[in-house]
Amino acid sequence: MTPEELSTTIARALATLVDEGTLRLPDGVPADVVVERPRNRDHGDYATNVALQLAKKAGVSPRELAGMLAERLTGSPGVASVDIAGPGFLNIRVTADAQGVLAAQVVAAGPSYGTSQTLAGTRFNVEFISANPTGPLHLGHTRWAVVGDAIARVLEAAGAEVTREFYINDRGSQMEKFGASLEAVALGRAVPEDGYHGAYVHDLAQLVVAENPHIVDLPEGERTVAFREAGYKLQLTQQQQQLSAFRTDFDIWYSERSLHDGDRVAHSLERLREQGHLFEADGALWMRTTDFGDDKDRVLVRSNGELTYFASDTAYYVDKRERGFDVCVYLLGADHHGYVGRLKAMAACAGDDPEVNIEVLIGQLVKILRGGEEIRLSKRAGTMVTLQELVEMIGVDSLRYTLSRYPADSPLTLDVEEITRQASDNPVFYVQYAHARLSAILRNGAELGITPAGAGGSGFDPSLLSDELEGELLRSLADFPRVVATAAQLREPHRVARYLEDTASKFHRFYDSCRVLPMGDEEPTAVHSARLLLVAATRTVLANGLGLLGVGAPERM
RNA sequence: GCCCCCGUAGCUCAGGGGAUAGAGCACCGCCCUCCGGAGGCGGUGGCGUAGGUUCGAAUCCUACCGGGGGCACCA
Repeated sequence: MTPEELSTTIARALATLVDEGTLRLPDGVPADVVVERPRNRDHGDYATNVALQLAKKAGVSPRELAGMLAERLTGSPGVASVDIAGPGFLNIRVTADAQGVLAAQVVAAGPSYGTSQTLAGTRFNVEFISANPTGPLHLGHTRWAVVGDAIARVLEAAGAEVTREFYINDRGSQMEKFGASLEAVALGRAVPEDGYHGAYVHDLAQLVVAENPHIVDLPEGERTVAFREAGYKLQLTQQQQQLSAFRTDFDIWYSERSLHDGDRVAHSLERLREQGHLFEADGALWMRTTDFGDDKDRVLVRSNGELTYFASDTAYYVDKRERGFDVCVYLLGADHHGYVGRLKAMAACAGDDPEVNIEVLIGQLVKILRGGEEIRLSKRAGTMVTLQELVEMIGVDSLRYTLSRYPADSPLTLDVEEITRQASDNPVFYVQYAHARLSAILRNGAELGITPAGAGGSGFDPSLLSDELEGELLRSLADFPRVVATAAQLREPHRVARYLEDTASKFHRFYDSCRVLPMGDEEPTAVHSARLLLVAATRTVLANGLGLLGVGAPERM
């Protein structure tokens, strides 16, 4: 009995009451009856507030409606008891066997347990990081790598079709400064004031010269371009390798330059012109984003004929839509939040629905502490801690888990000592340890010749999982699909992490008081194999959940 | 000046209208005869302020106070 099944049962009971004429619901039976897990155990296994919600519409008192429903629900398959509480809550207890069968369902579903079709048929483009290829990836990028990737995974679990995309900002003045900086360093000249300064610039310059010994002999202008291009390739390759090692893989690396090859920009301007939101003023071409709530209109083509960055963004967006994506998700840093309004307005100018086709998620800053002090400076980049340094300091699993257990829109302070500690007070180890322990129990069981019930042909009696702590664990496992679906819907993968911590805790409590394997010479019984099935189910859920965060689920630690 | 985000325990953070607001750190205690003690159990302690909507608000709305960020024919 999952919350979803219970919800359906309640909806059916409501429908019956309506059919009988006992109840009148002008708006019909709600499609989704909310079933929640009460905090307080005295309030049952599950509770619903439908009676409170519908009472006014039905023209009866909440408790009266609750009474009708309770009567109808009592005796339904899987329902052990129904109580009316407070202003009109229905507190429901389910039978042990109805609840226990879930263990078998989870094991049967395996890696697919937790997936759904709630977003099936929708094509998502998730763009994240999109760093300039002019330097190493840093702490900020690291957060988007984790969150963007986890969002993509969770969307896929909800049945969506997802493309992960990295937009390479390989065009424009930053690139010129980058080339000039490399060149200056290689020639022993002073780096331009507004150029790039970190130590990595020196390393890169050296590499460039090592690979192209004759580059320094090129004529003035040509030389800068050659440095820019060589540095770009090296830097991009480094970013790609580091991200791949960080288990963040992109389907598409989209070069801004490629956008300007061919007629894509002109094409997108044409599209916008057709929609009637372009105009010329002061010799420049503008988009009237104020038609859609932006605080000012935006220039696309400057009076000197140059395209603005915003023109690229617009063409890029139009291109994404023409590639067939229904929803374009952008993960941007907090410093770009001023961009949200104009991006949305731009989508509207292109004839799209800004509430549907474009989503801009703003991530807040991360600070990192070590020894109680904020780490600000990086040896390599000069300004910020790099992804590489973070991985070396913290490790991929810990880093990924820690960054994915907080909502991206809340500012965050991490303590290096705390998140690398190999102890239960470190959430990532707490969850991974639970998985390793579950794996160990299954290994030990196999050695004793005990297999999970139902798996090896032995019958599974779900009513044997009747302990209060087994019930708690089962209900937690039953929540998983809903948690994943919600995480996908809200683009909040941190919900998965929090859920895993809670489930791991439920497991440890169960383990502490329910003996799974036979003690000493004890003969294996049906209880042992039933519990072993519950262990297998729990392991499946933890492994699937960790997988959604891109974190490993170790068999041993 | 205008716009956006954030104020929850001493600290770092969860809580997308529901019943007694949670977790980790820190501090004080308790629990191992056998499945991994990398575990379990308990204690101390909190929703910035004032209104409003609601049967019900940490959650939605308004104002104020406090913190952060953004407002280019920059990229």
